[in-house]
Formats: sequence, C-alpha cells, structure tokens
Amino acid sequence: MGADATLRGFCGYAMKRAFLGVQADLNRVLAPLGLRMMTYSALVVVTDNPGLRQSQLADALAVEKPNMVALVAELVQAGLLTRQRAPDDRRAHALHPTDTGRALAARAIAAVQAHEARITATLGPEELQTLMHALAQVERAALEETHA
Amino acid sequence: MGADATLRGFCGYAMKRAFLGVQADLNRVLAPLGLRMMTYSALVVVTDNPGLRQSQLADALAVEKPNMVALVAELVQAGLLTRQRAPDDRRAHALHPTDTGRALAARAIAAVQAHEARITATLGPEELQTLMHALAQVERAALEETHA
DNA sequence: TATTGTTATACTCTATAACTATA
DNA sequence: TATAGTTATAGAGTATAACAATA
Repeated sequence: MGADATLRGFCGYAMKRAFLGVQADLNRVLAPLGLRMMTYSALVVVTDNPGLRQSQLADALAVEKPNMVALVAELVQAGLLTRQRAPDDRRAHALHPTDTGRALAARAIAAVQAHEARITATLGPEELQTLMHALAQVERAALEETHA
Repeated sequence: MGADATLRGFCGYAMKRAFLGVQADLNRVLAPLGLRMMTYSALVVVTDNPGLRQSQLADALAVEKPNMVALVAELVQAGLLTRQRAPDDRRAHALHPTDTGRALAARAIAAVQAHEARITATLGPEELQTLMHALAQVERAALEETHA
C-alpha cells in the first residue's frame, strides 16, 4: 500500500497498527464481560498467582506502580480480587482472586484464546512462533537501548 | 518468564509490550529533533507525497480525522509543513513540506532507520520479513473481526 | 536508607458527535 | 446528500515526583 511505502517499511508503525487493531478487537470481545485488555491481564495473572503482591503484578504487566493502583482498585470494586495486608511485610498488599473472579477469569480466558486463534488463523504454527520470538527480541533490544 | 507464563502466551500483550518499548525508544531517538513517533510519521508521509490532503494523510496513518488536526497544526507551527487550500476542491487542504521540513525529514529518516536496524539486529532477514508479514496479517484479521 | 503503595499531575493518543463550508 | 476539515469532549494509558508507612 501507499501508506506503508511512504513510511519506508517503518517497522515501529507496523507494530503500532497491528497492536491497536488487536487491542480494539480484544476490547470488543471483553466488553460483554466487563473487562478490558489491562483489567483482563491483571485478573489472569493474579488468578494464576494468588497471593501476588501489587508491585510484582506491576512488574509482570510492565506497568508503573502508580498506574497499578486504579487498575487493582477497579478489580476489587468489581468483586473480582481481594487486597489484604501481607502478614510478613505490612507494607505490601497480597492479591487474591475471589470465586467470582476465578469464574470470570475462566470465561474470559476462553474468549481471549478463541479471539487470538481467529486473529492468527492465517499464520502457520512456525510463523506464529517466529512472531512471538521476534516481538520478545525487539522488546528486549528496545529496553536495552533505552536504559543504556 | 513468569509474566509471560501467567499470561498464557497472550499474543496481544506481547505485541503491546514490544510496541510500547519500541515507541519509547524511538521517541528518545526523535526527541533531539523535536519529533515524536506520530509527528515523524506524518512528516515523512507528506515529504514523500507532497500535495497530499489531510484526509489522505489520516488514512495513510490510520488516524481519525479529528486527531489529524492538531498533529498537522503542530508541524505547520514548527515550520515543517504548509497547509494550503486545494485549488480544485476548496474544502480540502493540500500539505507540502517546507525546505526545513525536507531537511529535518532526511535527518530523521536516517536516525530512525539506524534505530530500527539496532532494534532488529538480532533478527535474521527472513525472520524480520516474517514479523512484518505476520503483523500485517494480524492487523487485517483484527480489523475484519471488528467491522464484521 | 530502601521499598510498598499511594496521591497528584500532566501528557499522548484515541474515539465520537456535531458543526461549517464546500461539493 | 456527501465530503473535508474543524471543534469540543471524553476516555484510556502512560510517566514522574513526592509522600506515608514500613522494612
């Protein structure tokens, strides 16, 4: 297309367009469950790692700690997570899924996996593997550059 | 990694992390030139397509028209683009690079190409090609899903 | 001193509806 | 009627500095 040609094969913009398209479609899939990409991701990580602390969740999602506060509060408010003081470190908040949270996570994971299968349907298995590997490599290289 | 494992191979989040990392590093590279990812992209497209109209630029960048207004205004304000009424359609604005804009675009393109070479240095040529192809496929599939 | 979580704040990008002036 | 550009507005996500409580 003209757009790609005029952007001279700009890889970063291709990543942007693909990500925004996937995110928009994913949010469309998650909306009936009352979730978005970020709230879904946080819910799944906590469900798979009960007792996780907020700072660990922030690390897992690559989100700054201040931005984690509202995200967790939203999930607690929705009755999907609980946030309790950790007994061994009273600064920390341990996060646990509620029964409702676990049930919703199960449904949401199924919906997202189906969604991702549709999104990557035209890719062969090794093509998909190359995509995931290349994304991880590019992310690592970018972070190394930034913090060099 | 734990984070990836707990996200169950969530492709959309891998795309998010890679894109945000690349964008942050790219903006770091562009900042000394007074540009960001979006202003850079607009400047390059207009430089490569002088006389382009604002709505065509919006299409090329996959940006909604209202969001194009401030972006173009910023580039005009910086003396990099001019915006003139199109003689054949007095509703439209034709965009042209200034001499300053062309010169800055040349410098910025070189900087971005060097940046992208660094970011993709660990990928083989066919791996990079697969990445670009897969991104385009995923974007197309997501847009089809959304507008289905 | 360092870390956990928090507040406050600002910026960028995105999305939609409604308007104007032209066509 | 439809299109190009605009205005206004709202929302999501991100980033930094500074603080209190705790380690």
